[in-house]
Amino acid sequence: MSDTGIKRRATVHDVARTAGVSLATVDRVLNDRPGVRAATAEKVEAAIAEIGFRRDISASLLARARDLALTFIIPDGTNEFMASLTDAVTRRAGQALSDRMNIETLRVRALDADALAQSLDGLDPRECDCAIIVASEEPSVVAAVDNATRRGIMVMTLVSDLPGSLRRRFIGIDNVAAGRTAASLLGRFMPMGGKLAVIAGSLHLRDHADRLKGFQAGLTAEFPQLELIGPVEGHDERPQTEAIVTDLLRRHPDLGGLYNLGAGNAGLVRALEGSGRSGQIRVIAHELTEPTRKGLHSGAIDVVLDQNPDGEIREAIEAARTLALDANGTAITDPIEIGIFLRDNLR
Amino acid sequence: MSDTGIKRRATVHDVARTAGVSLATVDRVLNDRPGVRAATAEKVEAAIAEIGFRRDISASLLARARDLALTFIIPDGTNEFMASLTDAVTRRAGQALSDRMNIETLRVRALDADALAQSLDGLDPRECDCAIIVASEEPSVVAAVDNATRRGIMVMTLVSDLPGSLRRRFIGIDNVAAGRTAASLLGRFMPMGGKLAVIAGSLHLRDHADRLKGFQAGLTAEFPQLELIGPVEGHDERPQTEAIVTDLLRRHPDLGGLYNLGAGNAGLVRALEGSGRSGQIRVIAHELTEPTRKGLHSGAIDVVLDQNPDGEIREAIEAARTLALDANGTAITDPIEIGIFLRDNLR
DNA sequence: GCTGCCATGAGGTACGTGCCTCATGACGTA
DNA sequence: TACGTCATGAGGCACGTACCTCATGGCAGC
Repeated sequence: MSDTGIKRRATVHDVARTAGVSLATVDRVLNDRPGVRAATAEKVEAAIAEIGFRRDISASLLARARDLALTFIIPDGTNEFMASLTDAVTRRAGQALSDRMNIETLRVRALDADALAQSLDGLDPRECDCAIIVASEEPSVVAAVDNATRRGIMVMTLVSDLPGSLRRRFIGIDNVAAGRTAASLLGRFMPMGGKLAVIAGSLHLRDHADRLKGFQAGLTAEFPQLELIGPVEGHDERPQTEAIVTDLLRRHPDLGGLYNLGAGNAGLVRALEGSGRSGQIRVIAHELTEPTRKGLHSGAIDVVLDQNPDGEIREAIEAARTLALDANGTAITDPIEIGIFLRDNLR
Repeated sequence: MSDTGIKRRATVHDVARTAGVSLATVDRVLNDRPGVRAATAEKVEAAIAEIGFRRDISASLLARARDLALTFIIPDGTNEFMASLTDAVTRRAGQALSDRMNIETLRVRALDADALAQSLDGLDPRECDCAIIVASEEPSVVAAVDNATRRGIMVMTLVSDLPGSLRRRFIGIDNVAAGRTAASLLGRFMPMGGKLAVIAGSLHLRDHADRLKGFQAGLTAEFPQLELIGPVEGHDERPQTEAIVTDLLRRHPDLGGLYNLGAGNAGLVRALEGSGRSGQIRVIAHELTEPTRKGLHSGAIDVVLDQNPDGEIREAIEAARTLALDANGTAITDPIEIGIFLRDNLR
């Protein structure tokens, strides 16, 4: 087979010729501008489908003569996971620049719905094409998301979703599945049965509640021989979690497993190592951060379930880029996987 | 703070002005064209660093007036993992098109080094900017890679690396770590000790050998109470693997664990289910494919270690795109993580 | 002072799309 | 008939980079 012809991608000119309309009309259809009869628009759509035209993102961004502006709004505070999310954004921002994307990060007070809503309301559609937020489930946030959407700012949710709002996409893991996974591992780690304690941050947090739900369901279905203690709430704080774990260890000398589905892992590790029983109890925690890494290395923690902040940021950026130019876009984005880390496959 | 000015990215014009040279000279430096004194080039580089200029990929690709051409060369045959790699390429090819990338897939006979070398030799630099190959470690392949590189075709390796060649990047997992991870999980699954069998495809394959190395090291270091049987070679084929597992089960009624670090998993599952002992033995296999998914669901397999073909393809494409425009590029690409899948976190 | 080579400048066109203005023709209504 | 509205066409400039041609000035060797 001799391939003589040089392959050329279809352009707007080809669409115009095929549809038998002018370039201006094609442009109006492509960019949802008014002044096109429905029948004409259909002709154009048909031509697009026929010749397989795909808008050239490079040229499109170039012609817009400005960058795609993304704004990440991330909870502030001492939460290490949020810090690593922010780090990931910063890291990506650099290389995103040469892809005509300008990324800004805003941090708002954690768990302060009104602060989040205000930040959203304060975004200028001329300076922000897409906002990516770690949502908390409050009416004021839903209203702010919907309002932003109406002003022309696309909103996506990260880590924690906001169903019922006009958010365009959710990027995060399935927390029920994460809880089930923890149950499945701990069950296999304790084939002889025994006692198993659960610690949560706060059951008012949607992701924590989901994890607990999955965990309990998994245990009941697969490992009924295990005796469940808790959940106890540690409010995601180091000292409180440390106290709780210390107390659990004291009261249950035969404790075989521990699942911390919230944060406060520095306290968890301290309590375990302080007890002298580190390594004898199978422990699962969440999020690959400094304390959990240390725990994995020392053997205090067996497994860490992780939602891969870097991957989430990558997906968010990619989704925003695609959606921004193709409103009814069918962007292929990878589902965020639940990462499972042992000491042996630490990245 | 009133932010009056509109942020504008630095362009080649800015570089020219800052360096005190003409646009043409900047262009020569940027694109490695001759006709620039070393001293002048340095001035330009300095200006680039000073104003933080980053070449605009969009405009660059546009101006080149042709797509980036990538060619994936993937082993042919019945190997399901290679099939899913190919699927991933096909899926990405579509959306890559609107990013000015034209992706082709070539399939060559598996384990046939000369066929791979010939394919590489046959690539035309005008029609292929970058080849991504699943390398086998043979001198003829190394020669072909180096030759392609000299002709101006960038080569990257996928899944299996080719150290000592001029390949620009390797994209794949750390197989030693994968083996260690398997040992770590199986060890925790069998706290009372017991017998543990290992099946490989062929120890002449580098990745298999690496996995075995990691597995043995992990067991020795952490779980010396486990008795290791094997490795037995199943040559990655279904019937052979089935026979081996059936035989192992028959000869070791007290077998507690099984690690298949190669392919042939359909045979593994059949043998387990045929024996009636499925679910009583802790089993770890590799690659999330149809047979291993079935095994996870039925409970025949406990854990699947996966190298995430889709992610690998994504990284390959991204790396190619970045490297193609920035030869000494410092592309941030994500390391390929070892995915750990249980029934409960199947994607 | 001539020739020839080299480094550099000046300026253009092109890539595919976005977005603007202006013209034109069709149609409906007062 | 006159006017307004609307769909559409025609054409052009802009975005930032690639790549081309041609001109110019310097410098070495003769």
